[in-house]
Amino acid sequence: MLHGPRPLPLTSAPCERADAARNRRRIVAAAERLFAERGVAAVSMEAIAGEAGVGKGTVFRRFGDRAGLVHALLDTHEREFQEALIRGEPPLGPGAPPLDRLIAFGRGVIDELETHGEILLAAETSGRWVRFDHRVYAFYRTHVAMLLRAAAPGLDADYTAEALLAPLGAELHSYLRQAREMPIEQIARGYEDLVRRIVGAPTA
Amino acid sequence: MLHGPRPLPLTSAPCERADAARNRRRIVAAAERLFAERGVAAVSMEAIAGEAGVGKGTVFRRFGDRAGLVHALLDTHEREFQEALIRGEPPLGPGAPPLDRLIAFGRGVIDELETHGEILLAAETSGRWVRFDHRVYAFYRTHVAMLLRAAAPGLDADYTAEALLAPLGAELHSYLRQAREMPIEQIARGYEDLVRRIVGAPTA
DNA sequence: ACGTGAACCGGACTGTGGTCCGGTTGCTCG
DNA sequence: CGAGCAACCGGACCACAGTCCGGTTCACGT
Repeated sequence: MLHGPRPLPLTSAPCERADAARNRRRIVAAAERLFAERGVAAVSMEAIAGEAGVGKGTVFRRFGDRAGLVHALLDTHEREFQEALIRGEPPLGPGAPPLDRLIAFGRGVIDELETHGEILLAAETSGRWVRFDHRVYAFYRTHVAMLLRAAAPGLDADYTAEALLAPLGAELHSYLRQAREMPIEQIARGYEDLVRRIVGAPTA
Repeated sequence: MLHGPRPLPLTSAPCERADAARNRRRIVAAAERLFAERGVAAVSMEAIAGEAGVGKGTVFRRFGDRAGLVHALLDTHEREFQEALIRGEPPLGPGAPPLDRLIAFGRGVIDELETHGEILLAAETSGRWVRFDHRVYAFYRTHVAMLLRAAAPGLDADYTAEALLAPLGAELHSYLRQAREMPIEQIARGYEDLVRRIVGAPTA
């Protein structure tokens, strides 16, 4: 990717020089501002660097590439949702039956897509299946696979988790919502039905 | 996209000037050659133009963008498969029960992904859900929706078709096969099971 | 306080996808 | 057969993602 032994700290590194930390904060703030102002797709990396008062090289060393920067922003927003999955109230968090948690998860991601769709779309647009290797996706995969194992023991949870995550991709969602003008409730109901059928529960 | 009233003829236009047709053939041939020789990702549009003995502008006017060119190549390969879906032997073609046809379709696409994976991957890598608007995808969608309506009347076939197509994306396939080293048989079995469960048939 | 070197910085540089427009070519119709 | 014009051609051009490297700055040990 880039030169240098820095392991690309996403939030805060154990030993990060003060100027580096300051610049990272500046870059994140600038990106957030410009994205909100002009739309994610219309902001170039150079513009972010300029807004942050920093050289382009600094942005790329910090975040690797465009997708990396976008993922860093995403992490902040997504962390709350992940927290809710692990420690939140049922049905999203533990305590509810696996089927209910799966459905709540799907609904949660769909809402997330609706809210941060533009950023999520930018995050997965960067060839070479980078997105599948990312923390957020890995977390979702593990979560869904776990719930599937509990809800439908006979199933190949590894593959099915991927298959259940695929329809929740930002690109498809954006397409269904904008180009096909599909109501969000249809998507949510469709996904819920999908999960019910896969797990083997009667359609609501 | 580009200037000019030409409606981007993908194979042969009603009224296309002789030189234009000749150039398109040259470009397609050059692309095919270079893709096979160096790998799709490693060939630039300029290289294709050069190999074809043509200016870069000509390539872009003909095919719109990189994805357009790749799709044009794809169309040739994919047409045979589409033909088999419409008029081929069961279980892929008509005559077999919808469930069997859905399973055969999935297996067919997976094989297609295995064979032309590189090209299919390049075809869907080009932001702004261009891929979902393309002929091949539209055809698959219609096909799957039709089979779903026949196999499971209560279902929201429109949404479910999208959800069943999503796990067959080239990016996911490439990731599962290369990064996760998942055997193709596991994918095929997993998908078959998915379809059975969604349609409501007993697991084989 | 100060020397040292690793980490960091910035902006010039490269390669590529995509656009533009002045000049050219091949159809069509008189 | 010739003229006219729309369609077409090519390569210069632009914007942007991502790289590189010489100069700078911070942290730490003395």
